[in-house]
Amino acid sequence: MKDYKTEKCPNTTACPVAITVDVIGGKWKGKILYNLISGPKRFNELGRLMPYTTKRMLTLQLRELEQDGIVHREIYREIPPKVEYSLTAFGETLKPIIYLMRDWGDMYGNEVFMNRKISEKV
Amino acid sequence: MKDYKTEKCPNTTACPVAITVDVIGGKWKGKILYNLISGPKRFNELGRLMPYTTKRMLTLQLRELEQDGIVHREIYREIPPKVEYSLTAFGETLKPIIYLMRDWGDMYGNEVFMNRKISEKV
DNA sequence: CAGAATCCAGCAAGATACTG
DNA sequence: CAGTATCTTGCTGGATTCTG
Repeated sequence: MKDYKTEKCPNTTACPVAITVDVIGGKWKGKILYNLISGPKRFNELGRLMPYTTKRMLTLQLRELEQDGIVHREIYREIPPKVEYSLTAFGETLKPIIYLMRDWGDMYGNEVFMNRKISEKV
Repeated sequence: MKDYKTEKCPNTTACPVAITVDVIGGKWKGKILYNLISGPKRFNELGRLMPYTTKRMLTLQLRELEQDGIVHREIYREIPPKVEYSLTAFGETLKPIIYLMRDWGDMYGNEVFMNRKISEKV
């Protein structure tokens, strides 16, 4: 017998929380969004703010945010090239969530790490 | 020459938003948390509420939430077995975020899907 | 009922090199 | 500067089978 249904279906269907997680839950998206809240940033500027993210991953995650309408990509045709990323008006609607997530991480991040340490040595 | 730094380092370090994403950003965690807000749920009960999640994944994600101290697992020694999952007091601190994410998904989910449709046919 | 164990395909993501 | 292209690997997660 089968386990649960296995036909294809986006896990986001019919769950508003899952949709939001899908938009901001990418591996580096939280950090990208957080960094863009304080204003537009150039590509390498973001890279410097996220020293453990490769250019490849930064590009991929930015493209996804762009496709979701969260981030705007402004290309300045200069030499050397200049590209600026910023939150769209739509992206700005995520601000309250980002701020709340920042506050939660500030407040409870250590507790999470402690909990992980504890269950590590079990 | 090297790209960016590649030494091992949790992407969560020094970014409170990334920490929070790490806790609630798992593939099915949003939905699990959302379903637990309305009260404790048994394992198969959760399974029924999340028809596209296999038992395996449900177990794995619940274990992670448990290790982070977000979810409590109560075992009733009966036959047939009964196990109830609920939010811990610590997990409850996530409620405001979950609610905000639910509201955002309710309000803007369709816009996200539309944006994805559009950029699909480019 | 609530899982655990095993197997395996596929994708995510790192390393590296190249470019307009 | 801001990427792209390619190769490669390791982990994610699905399918299936078994159990107290």
